[in-house]
Amino acid sequence: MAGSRVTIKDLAEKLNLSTSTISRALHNHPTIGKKTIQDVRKLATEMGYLRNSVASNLRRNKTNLIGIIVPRIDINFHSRAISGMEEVAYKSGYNITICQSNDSYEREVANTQTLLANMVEGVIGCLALKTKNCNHFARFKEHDIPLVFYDRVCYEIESSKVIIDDFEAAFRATEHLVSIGCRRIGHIAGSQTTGIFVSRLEGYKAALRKNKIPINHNLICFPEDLSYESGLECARKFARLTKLPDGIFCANDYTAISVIQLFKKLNIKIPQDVAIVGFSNYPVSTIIEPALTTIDDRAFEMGQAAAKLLIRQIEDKNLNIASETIIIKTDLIIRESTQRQMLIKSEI
Amino acid sequence: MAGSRVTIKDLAEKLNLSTSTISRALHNHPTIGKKTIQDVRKLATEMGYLRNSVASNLRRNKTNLIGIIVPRIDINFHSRAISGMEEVAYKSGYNITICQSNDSYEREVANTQTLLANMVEGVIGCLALKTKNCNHFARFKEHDIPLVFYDRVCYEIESSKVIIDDFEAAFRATEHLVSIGCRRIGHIAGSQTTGIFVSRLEGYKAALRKNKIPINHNLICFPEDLSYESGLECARKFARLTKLPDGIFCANDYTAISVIQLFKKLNIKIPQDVAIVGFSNYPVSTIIEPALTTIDDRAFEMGQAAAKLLIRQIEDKNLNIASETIIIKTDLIIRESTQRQMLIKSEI
DNA sequence: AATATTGACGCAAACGTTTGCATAAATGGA
DNA sequence: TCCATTTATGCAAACGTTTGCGTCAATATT
Repeated sequence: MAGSRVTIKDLAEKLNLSTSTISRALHNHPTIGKKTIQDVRKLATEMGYLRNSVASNLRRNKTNLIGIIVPRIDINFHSRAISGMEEVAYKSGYNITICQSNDSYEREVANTQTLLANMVEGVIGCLALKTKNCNHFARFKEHDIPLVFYDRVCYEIESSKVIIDDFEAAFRATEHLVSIGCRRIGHIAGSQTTGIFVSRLEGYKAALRKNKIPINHNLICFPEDLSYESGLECARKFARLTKLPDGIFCANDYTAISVIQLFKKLNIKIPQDVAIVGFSNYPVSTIIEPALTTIDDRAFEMGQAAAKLLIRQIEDKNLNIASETIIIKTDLIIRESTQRQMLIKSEI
Repeated sequence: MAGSRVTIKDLAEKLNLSTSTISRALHNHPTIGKKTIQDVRKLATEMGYLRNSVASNLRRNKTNLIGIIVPRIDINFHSRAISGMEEVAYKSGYNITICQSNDSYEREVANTQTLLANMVEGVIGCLALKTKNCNHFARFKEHDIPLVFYDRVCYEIESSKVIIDDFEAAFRATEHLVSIGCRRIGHIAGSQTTGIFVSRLEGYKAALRKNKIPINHNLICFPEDLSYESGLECARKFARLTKLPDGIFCANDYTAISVIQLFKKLNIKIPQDVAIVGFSNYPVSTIIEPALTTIDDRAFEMGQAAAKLLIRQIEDKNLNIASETIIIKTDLIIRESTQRQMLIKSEI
């Protein structure tokens, strides 16, 4: 491929020096003479020398490469997380290589193979929805390659994790509904095979219990997935109830938006009749009318934290830090979909 | 790093064979005996052998690595494009490594250095907004590394390009407005230092000329950028005109949405009073009410096309394909923001 | 039976860097 | 003047694979 790339040997010949001296000069090694260093660097830029990091990596047994496995790059949450990882990696001199699992177990296994073969020094992963066991990730541990999960993490093997406190966030979201006067609070739940959605449901229930509101199973909807369309199904179910809920906490923003839009068509007033809270703070939540109260998922910060943690583990070779869990603080962002007071005021 | 990784030598010792035989066996070389191949493969999986691709890459002078430089990963357009690239790369056995320029020229230069040092076999790039010259990309050509730009491309150096026909798309969008009866058609333009936005403005003008509608410079707004906030500025300007436009073609969806939302607040009816067309088909364009008519930018397809083209150039070592330009067909997606007929019907 | 052919494998160099150790020249101190 | 120290550089091996060429035995050909 390289159209006759300049190597360290070429520099050595031109300057009548050995390759070792060149190599050391380029690294500012203390035992190399000032003038030699200058000469070498000058010639290097003149001839357009570029270190062949493949060779360097082989020799040093170091790649400065971080592997990332995500379900899909084009999901907003993940692209923001990756963006955070890239930033931290760049500043620390690491490169990133990205694989998509497309939420498929087989593809995720293939991804781990690829990363292992490419000698990544650490891995950041978010489990595919279809993944039920994490044996394929265990291979990283066998090779002493640090592993950090984010969002959808693996509990079966020892690994570091960066998560948000879904329970607490859901709890807070639900209590917020209570605080504005809701008593019949519904929930659109995510797949109960995934930890984060279990926590969100539990947080919701806990908030009700704390406020002595009985849990009404008719008000909890379990759609097939958390897509806009599935959200509409739930919204229709809610609308058909003899008595409407007066607040709904949705496990993500898509379903929250579908509820808002269907209810508006049915002339159900938001937030006066029903207040809505979503989860994730997707860009669309500021656009929808009324703007959606939601939990900010801090994707960028999660990515940053995951990368920082990973790099720390890569560079601290004493494996004392067996594993670590970072919990990112979430924010409840209050917007119009739960702002009853203001609207009442303006109605006066 | 590797916790005593199994190498080809280990396999060779165990089987009393030479490393060359092992290597060939693992590649199913025809001169290796059937039984030997079986034995080798069996032991390899037993011992958990994994090819060290760094060493392999060095020897073969091949990395199977594609470098990608994008302004930002977390912009929907780019994350979809990357997703398309990754898919094609994965199927062809290539890995991708991603750099963000953050729309900064300096960072983009640094990115090219990184990719060169890592011996990428090809590069896909989208220019940073701040980038005014592409000399740093010329270095790839010096090293015979194929280069494909997408969306924001570079005309100064010979390179392949994947673009949409912005002129044609803008022309079609504007003609669509004409076809539903608009005669005072406004435009929110992007930065005229960037080719794609020039083309969109030209397409708009051409459509007006073709339909014998005079170009009214009061109806063309040049905001600082194409953010939601800047869009609001333009929307206010339009609203202050003594005579409102009856249609607006916006250079992206964000500004289109800001216009819709401001006009709604001002009780300007969309599409009856003013019809709106955006550009990009961002997810939010289906959520906004009324849903936004827009041009689908085919980001995923652009990414696929760019990766396919690049891989073809990598593998066709006869550099006959000096450069190639692919123009992706766009779609005009008609939604409520320009559907006057239907609304009129339903009003009857 | 002697030679040609085929099949199966090993030798050793190469890819471009890095690095422990040795060496040579220059300087200092006695 | 001689030895010890410092300074600056070179030698050569190593990282793990791949690959052109050579070798050797077994089989086929005459």
